[in-house]
Amino acid sequence: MGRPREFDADSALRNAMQVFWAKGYEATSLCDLTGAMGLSRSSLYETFGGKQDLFLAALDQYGRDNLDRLAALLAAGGSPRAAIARAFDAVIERLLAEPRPCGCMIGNSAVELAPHDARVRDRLAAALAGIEGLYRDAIRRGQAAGEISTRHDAQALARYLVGSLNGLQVLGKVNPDGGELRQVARLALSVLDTEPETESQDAAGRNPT
Amino acid sequence: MGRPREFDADSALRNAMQVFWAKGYEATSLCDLTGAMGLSRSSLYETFGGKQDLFLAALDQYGRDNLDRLAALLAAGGSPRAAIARAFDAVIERLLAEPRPCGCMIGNSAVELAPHDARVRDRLAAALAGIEGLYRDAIRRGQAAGEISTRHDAQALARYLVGSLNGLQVLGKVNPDGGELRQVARLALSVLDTEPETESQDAAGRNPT
DNA sequence: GGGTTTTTGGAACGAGTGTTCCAGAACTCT
DNA sequence: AGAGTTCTGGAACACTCGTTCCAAAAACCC
Repeated sequence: MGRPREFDADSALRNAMQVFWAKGYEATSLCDLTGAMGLSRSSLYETFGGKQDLFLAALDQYGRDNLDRLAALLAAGGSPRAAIARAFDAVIERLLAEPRPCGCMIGNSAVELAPHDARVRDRLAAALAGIEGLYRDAIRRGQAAGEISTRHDAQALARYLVGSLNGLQVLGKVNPDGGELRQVARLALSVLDTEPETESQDAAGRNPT
Repeated sequence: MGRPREFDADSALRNAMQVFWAKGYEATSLCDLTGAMGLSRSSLYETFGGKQDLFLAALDQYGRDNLDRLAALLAAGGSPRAAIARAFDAVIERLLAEPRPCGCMIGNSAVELAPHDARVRDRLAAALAGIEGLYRDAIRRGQAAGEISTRHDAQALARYLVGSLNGLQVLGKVNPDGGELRQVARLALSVLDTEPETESQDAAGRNPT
């Protein structure tokens, strides 16, 4: 058996995930990682096998956490259309919770690494497909209930929503303005509706912060 | 006067822009830059003053180029609604032109640097505002012509379109599938319409290419 | 408790980073 | 042509990077 570890591998991985999430892959140094994870270089290499492997593990961890949270949000009872809107709200809230939002680790990794790293790209494609699937199912439920338009294919609508979420994060990184982001989200979600909204044009300004 | 430069500063800057655009800031080394620009380290420092300054100059160059191209596209005669659709198409075409799309330098920089660098953030905010303004004006023209819905404020719609474009690039980086991207774009643009589309659900599959 | 196994801290490594510097080359002006 | 000015190539800088290595430490098994 030998000497037991002085750290918890799971929480260490989560801490690594936070650092990669906030700083990106290239800008994260081994010192950043060992500092945040609370272990030494040798333990990091023994347990996780280098920076690349650690990043992939962190990305997987993020994907699982993210998917679980979204599934819980979308599975909540009541209207699927309202649940989707709540999921968008949750993303915006999380974005605004930090003074300098670091967005979504999947989107960040897509921008930074997807063009150059096939392994990362595959994982990102799988992660996006998972999210898309959850939205697709929610959309189908909403279509069956008659509260989401059947003009468009559920899968296509889901892919569109995933794209909208990624766009929202980019906007939020440059200009973390809650009112504007909520307005953009509302417009994005209006594609789901069976008939035009009845709100007036200046509705956005009325939103409390 | 002294010895004249052996390189053209403008084209050197454009080459630097390409490298930063494709690889991002952190992943670009001085060797990458001097190689692509065709000058030595000392000339680079003498002319552009270091990696950061060079990046900011390249970002400005990209912003100008991008805005000019978009203005030309949107100013083309005919229907503003169709011009906006063509602008979206152009983005997708440019994305698909490369085997591994590097997206939009503004969006890339937003994801990689906006959270940590205020100077970059300010420039990105200005660049996004410029693009948004062009779309807003086109939307206003379309609204006046009665081919774009007046349910929503033109500025809000423009911001939403900018967000959609950024989302499109993220999707394209992970999965550069022309059919899917065009379908997402079509859904995004449907928010502009005065009445629901008449196309059938499976219209996306019919697109050539 | 001795022997075995595993982890730990920290030093050391080579490679690569962005930046600086300077002697020589290449040009203009008088 | 000579003096003055600017640009060029390349060496050298100090630093950080990710990675490796090893002796000491700390646990478990018999």
